[in-house]
Amino acid sequence: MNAQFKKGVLELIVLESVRQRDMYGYELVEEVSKVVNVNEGTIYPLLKRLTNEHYFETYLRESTEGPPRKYYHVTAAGILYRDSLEKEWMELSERVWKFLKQNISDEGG
Amino acid sequence: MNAQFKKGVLELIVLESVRQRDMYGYELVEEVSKVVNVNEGTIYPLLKRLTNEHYFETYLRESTEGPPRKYYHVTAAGILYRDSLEKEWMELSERVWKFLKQNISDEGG
DNA sequence: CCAACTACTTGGCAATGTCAAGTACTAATT
DNA sequence: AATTAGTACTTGACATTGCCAAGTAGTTGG
Repeated sequence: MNAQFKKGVLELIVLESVRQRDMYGYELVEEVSKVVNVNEGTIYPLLKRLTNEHYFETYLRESTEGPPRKYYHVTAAGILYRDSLEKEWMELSERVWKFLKQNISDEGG
Repeated sequence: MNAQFKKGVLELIVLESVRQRDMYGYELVEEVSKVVNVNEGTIYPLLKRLTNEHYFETYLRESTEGPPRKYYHVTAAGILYRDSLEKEWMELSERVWKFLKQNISDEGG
């Protein structure tokens, strides 16, 4: 998968995932990968950025399967940001789709 | 517009634009901007990259309105690359759309 | 103690969009 | 002919963000 296509979209997918329910980083790597393949080195720095920008709050919870997990919870500001990202993404992807479709007739002709 | 969303997509839009008809850089800035806003500092380096990778060939043509224009013409390899990019873009955007839509019911409830 | 799995962190790097400044040609104005 | 504006191309420095790789650390089982 072209890494460039992912830029920015991952942020939206992470925000939307965490909006559904609080999640921890390692779990998010697998969740997000269902939509776009991604690895730890991408997810953890992204989570840190979003937390620094107050879109997420975190809390630790122990696990019986390993070290404690750092859970992420989306804030009100995070939801607003998510909504604006979603709007931008939908507008962009619709414009791109229309642009690509509008020219399909050229290929057939 | 979130600059990150544009990454990679611009390449596809430029390839598709030039596929329709040979175009020169300055013209492409305006053409591409109909889909996603973009400026010269983005388009010219992108055209150079795509030319270095043999997806474009170029030729000069004089203009009555200013300095000569460098026209870009897409190669066979460029078309193949465009097609693979289009496929990837469509697959990604469909997955993202489905992911976002599938959870709309959460918001309504 | 070691191996394997879970979980988080981080340094260095690659790719690419943006800003800003510069070069150069044509045409219109003074 | 000098100035200004519009067209057209180039490039250096920078910011953002995804990826690889290596490291730290807890739990379970040998």
